[in-house]
Amino acid sequence: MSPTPPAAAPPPAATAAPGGPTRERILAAATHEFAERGYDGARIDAIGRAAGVNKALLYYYFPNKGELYRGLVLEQIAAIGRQLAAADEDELPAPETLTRMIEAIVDLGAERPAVPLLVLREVLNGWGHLRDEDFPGLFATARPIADTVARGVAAGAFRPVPPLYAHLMIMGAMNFFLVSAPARARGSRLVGQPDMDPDPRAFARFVSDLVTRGLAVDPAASTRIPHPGATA
Amino acid sequence: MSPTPPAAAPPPAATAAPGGPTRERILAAATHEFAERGYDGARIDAIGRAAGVNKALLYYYFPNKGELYRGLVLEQIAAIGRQLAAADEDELPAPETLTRMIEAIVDLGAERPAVPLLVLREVLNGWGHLRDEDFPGLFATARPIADTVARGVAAGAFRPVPPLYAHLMIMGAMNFFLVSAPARARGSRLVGQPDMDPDPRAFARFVSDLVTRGLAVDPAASTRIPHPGATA
DNA sequence: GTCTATACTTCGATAGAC
DNA sequence: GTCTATCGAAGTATAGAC
Repeated sequence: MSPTPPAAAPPPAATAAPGGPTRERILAAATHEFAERGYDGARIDAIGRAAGVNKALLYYYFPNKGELYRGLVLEQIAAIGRQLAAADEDELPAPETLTRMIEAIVDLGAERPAVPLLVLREVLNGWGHLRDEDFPGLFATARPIADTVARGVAAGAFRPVPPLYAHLMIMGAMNFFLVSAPARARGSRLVGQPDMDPDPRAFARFVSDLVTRGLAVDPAASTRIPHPGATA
Repeated sequence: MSPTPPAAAPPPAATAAPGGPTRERILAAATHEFAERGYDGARIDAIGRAAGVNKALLYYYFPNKGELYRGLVLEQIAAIGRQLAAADEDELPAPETLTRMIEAIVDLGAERPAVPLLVLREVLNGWGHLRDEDFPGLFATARPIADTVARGVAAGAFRPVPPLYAHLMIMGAMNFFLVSAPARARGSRLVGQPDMDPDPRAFARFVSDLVTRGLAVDPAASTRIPHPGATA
């Protein structure tokens, strides 16, 4: 507020558009573009334009399209790992933890819509844009759900199912739900069914109910977990 | 076998490669290429080469890349509708029908590996390559599972859940499983975990168990459905 | 750090002979 | 119906000035 020159502020380049340092703006624009159009559909030019710079500057910060893509995919996927791990902080019983993880997935989808898109696109691609050394990191992301299911099985709360199956089912269902919103929107608009775009939290509740009930050893033992904010 | 000239045989063009009439070969090659690489990643040239023809001939049969793609996507998606409808032929109770539909999905995935890939890619794209008039056909595909769940709810066999949710969950889980096989294969190869590539039928069994148990009104009422060929 | 201008390549699509 | 040859647009990447 005072005329005092800011001491440690970054170089206030006259051209610098709002939204942070150039590199970050490029990264954000690229994340959006790649998520929306896929690797092959994304255009370097469009990324530059969205970031308020031109191609040449983009190549000043990143070696090429592939490395730009790879870097941001790894970053976004790491976010899933953090989110999932955070859902297990309290070390609650397996069913509650699973419920939290499923909620964490839709929350992340709301915060970072690019994540499920990038994940699904890259899975379709067989992780074709990642290097071998990236895989240990990927696996860290796959573990939380599987580990939680395994814990539930060990504790006698869940039937003895392969934890990987549960992981695939949950990730598949949640990611599909998250990425299909635009497709469903167009569909319902064209057929006039307003029902087609459920609230993500409602869908998360449906899935966690289904999973905890479906995994319970004795179905009767599946104690209803009160959802925060549930009125009934 | 005899020197008698074949009467109604199609013109035995000397260049005709094995595998059926040219148009069909192009369609098959295109289906594979588009499924594998996506619309933007697919190359007209590669399709031609795989079909044993050249670009020019491809454009003799199809007006352009977009229409070639659109036509084959609609055809493959229609196959899901047929497969799902066939699973309801016997009009069994809802849980059994659902189980059959889930099996039908993995069976179709084995017969036509392109189907789940094309569906998922197109959903990610918001059906961006289809026209408005294609949507009634799309919806026919979405109905069987939802209708079956609705029937189960009406019959008192299932809890009152939104049928759409169940449809999304099942399609998401199954498609994700089917398309992630290569990704999982690479992952497990790099980490040395052999567990990662479960048999599709086993996964289908897991999902249908989970769904029928999870949907049952009174958990105890969820009668175990004997799977054909199950030993125990 | 940021821009303009451009080199090089690939790709979808067409012309025209056979 | 099928091919060879090629056009023109678009795309990634770079050179070089400021």
